[in-house]
Amino acid sequence: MAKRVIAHLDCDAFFATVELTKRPELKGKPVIVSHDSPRAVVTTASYEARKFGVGSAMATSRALRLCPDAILVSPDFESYSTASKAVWGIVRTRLAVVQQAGIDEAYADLTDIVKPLKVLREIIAEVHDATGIQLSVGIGPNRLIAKIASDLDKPAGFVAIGREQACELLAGSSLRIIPGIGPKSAERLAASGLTTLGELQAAPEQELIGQFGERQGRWLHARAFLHDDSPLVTSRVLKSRSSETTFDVDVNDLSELQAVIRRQAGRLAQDLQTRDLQGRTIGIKVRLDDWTNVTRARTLGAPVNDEATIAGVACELLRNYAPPRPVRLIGVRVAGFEAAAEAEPVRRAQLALPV
DNA sequence: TCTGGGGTCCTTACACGA
DNA sequence: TCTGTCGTGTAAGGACCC
Repeated sequence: MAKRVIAHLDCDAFFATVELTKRPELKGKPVIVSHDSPRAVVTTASYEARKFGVGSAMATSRALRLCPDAILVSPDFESYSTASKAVWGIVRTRLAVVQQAGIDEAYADLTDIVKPLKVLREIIAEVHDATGIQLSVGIGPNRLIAKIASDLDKPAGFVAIGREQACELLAGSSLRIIPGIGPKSAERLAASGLTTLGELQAAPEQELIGQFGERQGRWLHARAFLHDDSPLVTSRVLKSRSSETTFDVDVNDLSELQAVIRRQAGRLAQDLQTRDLQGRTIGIKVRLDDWTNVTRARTLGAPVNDEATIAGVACELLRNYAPPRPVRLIGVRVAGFEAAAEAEPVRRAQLALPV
């Protein structure tokens, strides 16, 4: 088998860049894409704003203290979605095996491409000319290395690296560079004296298995040496849809919560009908004022996508739970999809079974 | 300094039928 | 018939990602 050549393509400051193409007068200024509400967080910041320490997922209130002159722009997901389709449409006209991994990033398999780096440079130029979006690209023998490489020289990065070379180069890096190791895992690993990739490489696999379990232990050991044989998945099936709302002020009143649930159910029902989907599992999510999260779900005998049923079940789940503290966030989720067109015969078949 | 919204996947626990 | 187990579906919570 030919050695794999995998690229990770990542749009630089995607949302902020789309906003700049809509409003060129903002070019060169610190821009923060965020809602303007007391509990909003930063969706993206332009590189000018990042210089002040502003970063994604930061409380917008804090971001504005760090960078008081920043210009706040409300997110406009429709235009991001349009820009995203344009970018990945161009990439797909040049490359056959592309896995989109988010609105602003994708993996591509260039194993069978002649002169892959040259082709990638052409694609980058083409995307930039057509959309104004700048890509950072990482190239490696697997998805893990490609993903890490695309982050090494942002913005407008272009980094190709082999596995052994990457192992050496990154030995001193934090384990947080490994996708899948988040704050909690990093803390657990640090408690075992493991904070860098090099330290993880030095840990015997059996020790990792002993401490973190069979599956996780093996996974960590493979990641330490940047092994990753996961294939690109070019088509994915939607598993769930949800709608949630964080209140500006915590809510105590059950009827107010139910009114919000009904609005969310309406939005979800619309969305499911547009996509011709029906789901059997309806759930709610409640975040209390102390940040405890509670979920409740019920699976129905037949899939649904109508507002009344979704709202009815969700409200009942909420009443049964009866939040013991003020509620900060409420959400509704529908999962267990069957395409509406094929769900109907299934349901008829079930109903036809003798009781 | 306070922490959004929309997702996916994993783990654990439990119920149930074969 | 009893018992253990195995697979499956469901529920709940949590970690993580963009």
